[in-house]
Amino acid sequence: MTEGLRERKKAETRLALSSAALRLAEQLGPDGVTVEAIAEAAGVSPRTFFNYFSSKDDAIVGINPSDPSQMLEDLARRPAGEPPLASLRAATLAVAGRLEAHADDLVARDHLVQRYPSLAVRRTAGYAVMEQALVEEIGRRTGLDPARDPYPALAVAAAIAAIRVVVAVWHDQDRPGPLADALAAAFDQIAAGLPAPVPALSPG
Amino acid sequence: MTEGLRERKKAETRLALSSAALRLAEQLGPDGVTVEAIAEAAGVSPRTFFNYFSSKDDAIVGINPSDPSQMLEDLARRPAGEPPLASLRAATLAVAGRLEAHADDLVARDHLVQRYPSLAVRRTAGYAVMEQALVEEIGRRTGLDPARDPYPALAVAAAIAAIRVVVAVWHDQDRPGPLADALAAAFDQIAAGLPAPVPALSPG
DNA sequence: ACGCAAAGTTGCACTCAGTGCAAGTTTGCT
DNA sequence: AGCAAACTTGCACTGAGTGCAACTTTGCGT
Repeated sequence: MTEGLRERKKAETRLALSSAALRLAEQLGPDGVTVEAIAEAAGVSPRTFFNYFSSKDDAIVGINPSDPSQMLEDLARRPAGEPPLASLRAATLAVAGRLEAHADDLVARDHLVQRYPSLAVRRTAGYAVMEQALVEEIGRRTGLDPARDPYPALAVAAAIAAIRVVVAVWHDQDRPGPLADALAAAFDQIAAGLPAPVPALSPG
Repeated sequence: MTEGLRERKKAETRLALSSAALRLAEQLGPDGVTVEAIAEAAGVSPRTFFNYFSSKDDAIVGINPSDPSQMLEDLARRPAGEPPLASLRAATLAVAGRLEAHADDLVARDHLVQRYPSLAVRRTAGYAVMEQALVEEIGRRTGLDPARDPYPALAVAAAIAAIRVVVAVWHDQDRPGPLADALAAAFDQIAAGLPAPVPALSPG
């Protein structure tokens, strides 16, 4: 078994704390919530809260939308000869699938983060961890030292920006279509060198 | 005059607090420094500290390497017809000049931020503010609504990534040449669609 | 079923960040 | 000199986060 009761209860408590934190923060704003309130809503002591999360904001932002290590695995699975941007594109599309599955949670947290920029800070910390790992993998694949050549970091930054930006727009428009399609379009633009796009459906 | 004595003393106090914070944080780490110690080193009361900075980390990270509003002005000055990426490139090169002037301060803060990732978080918050403003300007210039079309945010993210990444590499290598040259090269890569680069100085 | 050890929870006491308020002090202006 | 605005400061307070030492629960061997 997977440690059974003990492990399951821990997972439950963690989830209870995290969702209580999210719910309360939606109602009262991040500063209107105290750790004491979160702990009470989850049925544990305030002290126990800190056994699960190292800060209040961690609990509100919760688990990262896409686990850093997963995207790294996606990237590592790509064939060695593939151009870096193509590998990143493929890994990103894989992420899109996972994101779409948890879209509702994502939307709630996303709105909260947009309303309270102080939370954005916590969230980007997650991106930074992922970014560092991806940069090293791209460095390995291209034979470039990321500390001496900007290319790996540039490519990864473009990919992460695509996720960040496209997901935000996709939310704003209430998920008009498959997230993967929108991401693919963004990668097309990046691969084309980000040329000025046609303004809109204007001419007539 | 520019408000004379009063304004000057405020600027002095702010600088004294910021540099005391930086110096102490270098020695003891961000968590080893208290606001009380910073205030004492700067010769003011702890309460006064918070009249100048809204958090301890703000004082340590100090003023943003490139004032957000300045880069926005650089961008706004570019001719209207110019392709967005070209405008961003020009604005970025202008930033490079200002950055190079304060290179020493930058290096100190950069090392600190690298050693203590918790500070990175504060620093990116500064980038986020700038990013938002630039995105709106690019949206204006292209006639695209940033909330509906990812292009403006993608282009701006690429530009900011270029600054972030190139400056980091430039520091790591002890400023091998003009920062502007390295940035221009990065923009060349972006405009070319980030193709896989040749591994090194290989061909014969 | 019993008891032991490991893991988890909790209360307590503490440090420190950060805020609001109500003084006091300094500066600029007339 | 005298007034008003700006700035500083002390005080009291809330709340985050940590270390520690009990206490309770769970898992496991006998």
